[in-house]
Amino acid sequence: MLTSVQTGLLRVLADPLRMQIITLLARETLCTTHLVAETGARQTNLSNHMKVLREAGVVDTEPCGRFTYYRLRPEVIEELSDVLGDLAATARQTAETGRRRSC
Amino acid sequence: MLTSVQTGLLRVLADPLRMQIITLLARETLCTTHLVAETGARQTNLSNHMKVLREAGVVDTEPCGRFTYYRLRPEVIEELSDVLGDLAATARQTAETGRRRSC
DNA sequence: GTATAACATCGACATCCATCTATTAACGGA
DNA sequence: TCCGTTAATAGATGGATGTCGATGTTATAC
Repeated sequence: MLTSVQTGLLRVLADPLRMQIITLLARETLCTTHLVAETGARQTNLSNHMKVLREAGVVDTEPCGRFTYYRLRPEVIEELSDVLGDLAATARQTAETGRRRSC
Repeated sequence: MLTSVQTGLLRVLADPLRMQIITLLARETLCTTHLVAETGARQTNLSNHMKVLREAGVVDTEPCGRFTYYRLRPEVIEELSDVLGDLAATARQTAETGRRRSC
Protein backbone atom coordinates (compact mmCIF):
# COMPACT_ATOMS: atom_id res chain seq x y z
CA MET A 1 0.00 0.00 0.00
CA LEU A 2 1.05 3.54 -0.57
CA THR A 3 0.92 6.04 2.24
CA SER A 4 0.82 9.60 1.01
CA VAL A 5 4.12 11.40 0.99
CA GLN A 6 4.30 14.30 3.38
CA THR A 7 5.46 17.25 1.30
CA GLY A 8 6.12 19.17 4.51
CA LEU A 9 9.07 16.97 5.35
CA LEU A 10 10.28 17.11 1.76
CA ARG A 11 10.17 20.88 1.90
CA VAL A 12 12.31 20.84 5.00
CA LEU A 13 14.89 18.63 3.31
CA ALA A 14 14.80 20.55 0.03
CA ASP A 15 17.33 23.19 1.03
CA PRO A 16 21.04 22.85 0.24
CA LEU A 17 22.24 24.11 3.62
CA ARG A 18 19.75 22.01 5.57
CA MET A 19 20.69 18.93 3.56
CA GLN A 20 24.35 19.65 4.27
CA ILE A 21 23.54 19.88 7.96
CA ILE A 22 21.62 16.62 7.83
CA THR A 23 24.47 14.87 6.03
CA LEU A 24 26.92 16.07 8.66
CA LEU A 25 24.63 15.02 11.50
CA ALA A 26 24.16 11.59 9.95
CA ARG A 27 27.85 10.90 10.57
CA GLU A 28 28.15 12.34 14.06
CA THR A 29 26.20 14.32 16.61
CA LEU A 30 27.37 17.93 16.57
CA CYS A 31 26.63 21.25 18.23
CA THR A 32 26.03 24.57 16.55
CA THR A 33 29.66 25.65 16.75
CA HIS A 34 30.75 22.64 14.74
CA LEU A 35 28.03 23.18 12.20
CA VAL A 36 28.96 26.82 11.76
CA ALA A 37 32.58 25.81 11.22
CA GLU A 38 31.72 22.99 8.81
CA THR A 39 29.21 24.85 6.68
CA GLY A 40 30.63 28.35 6.80
CA ALA A 41 27.16 29.73 7.37
CA ARG A 42 26.40 32.55 9.78
CA GLN A 43 25.33 31.59 13.26
CA THR A 44 21.92 33.23 12.96
CA ASN A 45 21.25 31.59 9.64
CA LEU A 46 22.20 28.22 11.00
CA SER A 47 20.10 28.73 14.08
CA ASN A 48 17.10 29.49 11.90
CA HIS A 49 17.61 26.31 9.93
CA MET A 50 18.05 24.28 13.10
CA LYS A 51 14.71 25.61 14.28
CA VAL A 52 13.09 24.39 11.09
CA LEU A 53 14.68 20.97 11.47
CA ARG A 54 13.73 20.79 15.14
CA GLU A 55 10.09 21.72 14.57
CA ALA A 56 9.87 19.19 11.76
CA GLY A 57 11.10 16.50 14.13
CA VAL A 58 14.14 15.78 12.01
CA VAL A 59 16.60 16.48 14.82
CA ASP A 60 16.63 16.22 18.59
CA THR A 61 18.42 18.70 20.84
CA GLU A 62 20.59 17.78 23.77
CA PRO A 63 21.54 20.84 25.83
CA CYS A 64 24.95 20.39 27.40
CA GLY A 65 25.98 23.43 29.38
CA ARG A 66 26.41 26.32 27.02
CA PHE A 67 26.38 23.98 24.08
CA THR A 68 23.49 22.41 22.25
CA TYR A 69 24.04 19.08 20.61
CA TYR A 70 21.94 18.16 17.61
CA ARG A 71 21.16 14.56 16.89
CA LEU A 72 19.60 13.36 13.66
CA ARG A 73 16.58 11.11 14.08
CA PRO A 74 17.16 8.18 11.71
CA GLU A 75 13.58 6.96 11.73
CA VAL A 76 12.33 10.13 10.06
CA ILE A 77 14.65 9.76 7.09
CA GLU A 78 14.06 6.03 7.06
CA GLU A 79 10.31 6.39 6.84
CA LEU A 80 10.56 8.86 4.00
CA SER A 81 12.92 6.53 2.17
CA ASP A 82 10.46 3.67 2.62
CA VAL A 83 7.49 5.67 1.36
CA LEU A 84 9.43 6.77 -1.70
CA GLY A 85 10.55 3.18 -2.19
CA ASP A 86 6.93 2.04 -2.25
CA LEU A 87 6.11 4.80 -4.70
CA ALA A 88 8.97 3.75 -6.95
CA ALA A 89 7.89 0.10 -6.79
CA THR A 90 4.37 1.01 -7.80
CA ALA A 91 5.71 3.14 -10.63
CA ARG A 92 7.97 0.35 -11.83
CA GLN A 93 5.10 -2.09 -12.00
CA THR A 94 3.02 0.45 -13.88
CA ALA A 95 5.86 1.03 -16.33
CA GLU A 96 6.50 -2.68 -16.89
CA THR A 97 2.87 -3.54 -17.50
CA GLY A 98 2.32 -0.42 -19.57
CA ARG A 99 -0.74 0.39 -17.55
CA ARG A 100 -2.44 3.52 -18.83
CA ARG A 101 -5.85 5.15 -18.89
CA SER A 102 -7.12 5.78 -22.40
CA CYS A 103 -8.48 9.16 -23.38
CA MET B 1 28.97 5.16 0.85
CA LEU B 2 26.86 8.25 0.82
CA THR B 3 26.20 10.10 -2.39
CA SER B 4 25.06 13.64 -1.84
CA VAL B 5 21.34 14.17 -1.95
CA GLN B 6 20.16 16.34 -4.81
CA THR B 7 18.12 19.11 -3.23
CA GLY B 8 16.95 20.11 -6.69
CA LEU B 9 14.96 16.91 -7.05
CA LEU B 10 13.66 17.23 -3.49
CA ARG B 11 12.44 20.73 -4.29
CA VAL B 12 10.57 19.41 -7.29
CA LEU B 13 8.85 16.78 -5.15
CA ALA B 14 8.18 19.14 -2.24
CA ASP B 15 4.94 20.54 -3.61
CA PRO B 16 1.55 19.08 -2.69
CA LEU B 17 0.11 19.26 -6.19
CA ARG B 18 3.20 17.84 -7.82
CA MET B 19 3.33 15.02 -5.30
CA GLN B 20 -0.32 14.29 -6.00
CA ILE B 21 0.45 14.16 -9.70
CA ILE B 22 3.38 11.82 -9.07
CA THR B 23 1.26 9.55 -6.91
CA LEU B 24 -1.38 9.36 -9.63
CA LEU B 25 1.21 8.69 -12.32
CA ALA B 26 2.78 5.95 -10.22
CA ARG B 27 -0.44 3.94 -10.60
CA GLU B 28 -1.11 4.56 -14.28
CA THR B 29 0.10 6.62 -17.18
CA LEU B 30 -2.24 9.55 -17.72
CA CYS B 31 -2.63 12.56 -19.95
CA THR B 32 -3.24 16.15 -18.90
CA THR B 33 -7.01 15.86 -19.16
CA HIS B 34 -7.06 13.06 -16.62
CA LEU B 35 -4.74 14.92 -14.28
CA VAL B 36 -6.90 18.03 -14.46
CA ALA B 37 -9.96 15.95 -13.64
CA GLU B 38 -8.27 14.05 -10.80
CA THR B 39 -6.59 17.01 -9.11
CA GLY B 40 -9.14 19.73 -9.80
CA ALA B 41 -6.33 22.09 -10.73
CA ARG B 42 -6.50 24.53 -13.62
CA GLN B 43 -5.11 23.38 -16.92
CA THR B 44 -2.44 26.08 -17.05
CA ASN B 45 -1.35 25.45 -13.52
CA LEU B 46 -1.05 21.77 -14.19
CA SER B 47 0.85 22.40 -17.39
CA ASN B 48 3.34 24.53 -15.48
CA HIS B 49 3.89 21.78 -12.94
CA MET B 50 4.28 19.20 -15.70
CA LYS B 51 6.98 21.36 -17.21
CA VAL B 52 8.82 21.36 -13.89
CA LEU B 53 8.52 17.59 -13.62
CA ARG B 54 9.58 17.11 -17.24
CA GLU B 55 12.67 19.32 -16.94
CA ALA B 56 13.65 17.55 -13.72
CA GLY B 57 13.50 14.23 -15.57
CA VAL B 58 10.80 12.89 -13.28
CA VAL B 59 8.34 12.22 -16.09
CA ASP B 60 8.51 11.33 -19.77
CA THR B 61 6.03 12.63 -22.34
CA GLU B 62 4.37 10.55 -25.01
CA PRO B 63 2.48 12.70 -27.50
CA CYS B 64 -0.54 10.87 -28.87
CA GLY B 65 -2.49 12.95 -31.31
CA ARG B 66 -3.95 15.88 -29.49
CA PHE B 67 -3.19 14.29 -26.16
CA THR B 68 0.02 14.10 -24.19
CA TYR B 69 0.60 11.10 -22.00
CA TYR B 70 2.81 11.47 -18.96
CA ARG B 71 4.77 8.53 -17.65
CA LEU B 72 6.55 8.53 -14.31
CA ARG B 73 10.19 7.38 -14.44
CA PRO B 74 10.55 4.91 -11.56
CA GLU B 75 14.35 5.01 -11.48
CA VAL B 76 14.38 8.67 -10.43
CA ILE B 77 12.25 8.03 -7.36
CA GLU B 78 14.06 4.79 -6.71
CA GLU B 79 17.47 6.45 -6.67
CA LEU B 80 16.29 9.14 -4.29
CA SER B 81 14.82 6.49 -2.01
CA ASP B 82 18.12 4.62 -2.03
CA VAL B 83 20.18 7.70 -1.23
CA LEU B 84 17.88 8.58 1.65
CA GLY B 85 18.06 4.97 2.78
CA ASP B 86 21.85 5.17 2.92
CA LEU B 87 21.59 8.43 4.83
CA ALA B 88 19.20 6.86 7.32
CA ALA B 89 21.47 3.83 7.75
CA THR B 90 24.43 6.07 8.48
CA ALA B 91 22.36 8.06 10.94
CA ARG B 92 21.16 4.91 12.67
CA GLN B 93 24.67 3.66 13.16
CA THR B 94 25.70 7.06 14.52
CA ALA B 95 22.75 7.04 16.90
CA GLU B 96 23.40 3.48 18.12
CA THR B 97 27.10 4.02 18.73
CA GLY B 98 26.48 7.45 20.24
CA ARG B 99 29.15 8.90 18.01
CA ARG B 100 29.63 12.60 18.69
CA ARG B 101 32.24 15.30 18.37
CA SER B 102 33.12 16.89 21.70
CA CYS B 103 33.18 20.66 22.03
C1' DG C 1 30.11 40.85 39.61
C1' DT C 2 31.88 41.29 35.00
C1' DA C 3 33.30 39.59 30.64
C1' DT C 4 32.88 36.26 27.15
C1' DA C 5 31.13 32.55 24.44
C1' DA C 6 27.02 29.88 22.69
C1' DC C 7 22.71 30.04 20.97
C1' DA C 8 18.05 31.91 20.02
C1' DT C 9 14.92 35.57 18.55
C1' DC C 10 13.29 39.68 16.05
C1' DG C 11 12.50 42.58 12.09
C1' DA C 12 13.87 43.84 7.48
C1' DC C 13 14.92 42.75 2.91
C1' DA C 14 15.29 40.34 -1.38
C1' DT C 15 14.36 36.54 -3.99
C1' DC C 16 11.89 32.55 -5.34
C1' DC C 17 7.77 30.23 -6.58
C1' DA C 18 2.85 28.76 -7.15
C1' DT C 19 -1.08 30.44 -9.18
C1' DC C 20 -3.68 33.31 -12.06
C1' DT C 21 -5.54 35.48 -16.70
C1' DA C 22 -4.92 35.86 -21.42
C1' DT C 23 -3.08 34.15 -25.44
C1' DT C 24 -0.98 31.04 -28.78
C1' DA C 25 0.00 26.63 -31.08
C1' DA C 26 -1.26 22.08 -32.62
C1' DC C 27 -4.38 18.53 -33.78
C1' DG C 28 -8.72 16.12 -35.35
C1' DG C 29 -13.51 16.03 -36.84
C1' DA C 30 -17.43 17.94 -39.57
C1' DT D 1 -11.42 24.86 -44.48
C1' DC D 2 -13.59 25.99 -40.22
C1' DC D 3 -14.16 25.00 -35.48
C1' DG D 4 -13.75 22.83 -30.99
C1' DT D 5 -10.48 20.56 -28.01
C1' DT D 6 -5.92 19.81 -26.00
C1' DA D 7 -1.87 21.65 -24.31
C1' DA D 8 1.91 24.99 -23.79
C1' DT D 9 3.53 29.74 -23.08
C1' DA D 10 3.87 34.69 -21.51
C1' DG D 11 3.35 38.03 -18.12
C1' DA D 12 1.64 39.59 -13.66
C1' DT D 13 0.90 39.04 -8.76
C1' DG D 14 0.85 37.66 -3.97
C1' DG D 15 2.73 34.84 -0.56
C1' DA D 16 6.35 31.99 1.17
C1' DT D 17 11.14 31.61 2.38
C1' DG D 18 16.29 32.20 2.93
C1' DT D 19 19.57 35.43 4.54
C1' DC D 20 20.99 39.19 7.03
C1' DG D 21 22.24 42.54 11.11
C1' DA D 22 21.09 43.70 15.68
C1' DT D 23 19.73 42.22 19.98
C1' DG D 24 18.43 39.14 23.94
C1' DT D 25 19.44 35.20 26.95
C1' DT D 26 21.93 31.76 29.30
C1' DA D 27 25.98 29.62 31.09
C1' DT D 28 30.96 29.32 31.92
C1' DA D 29 35.43 31.66 33.13
C1' DC D 30 38.08 35.03 35.63
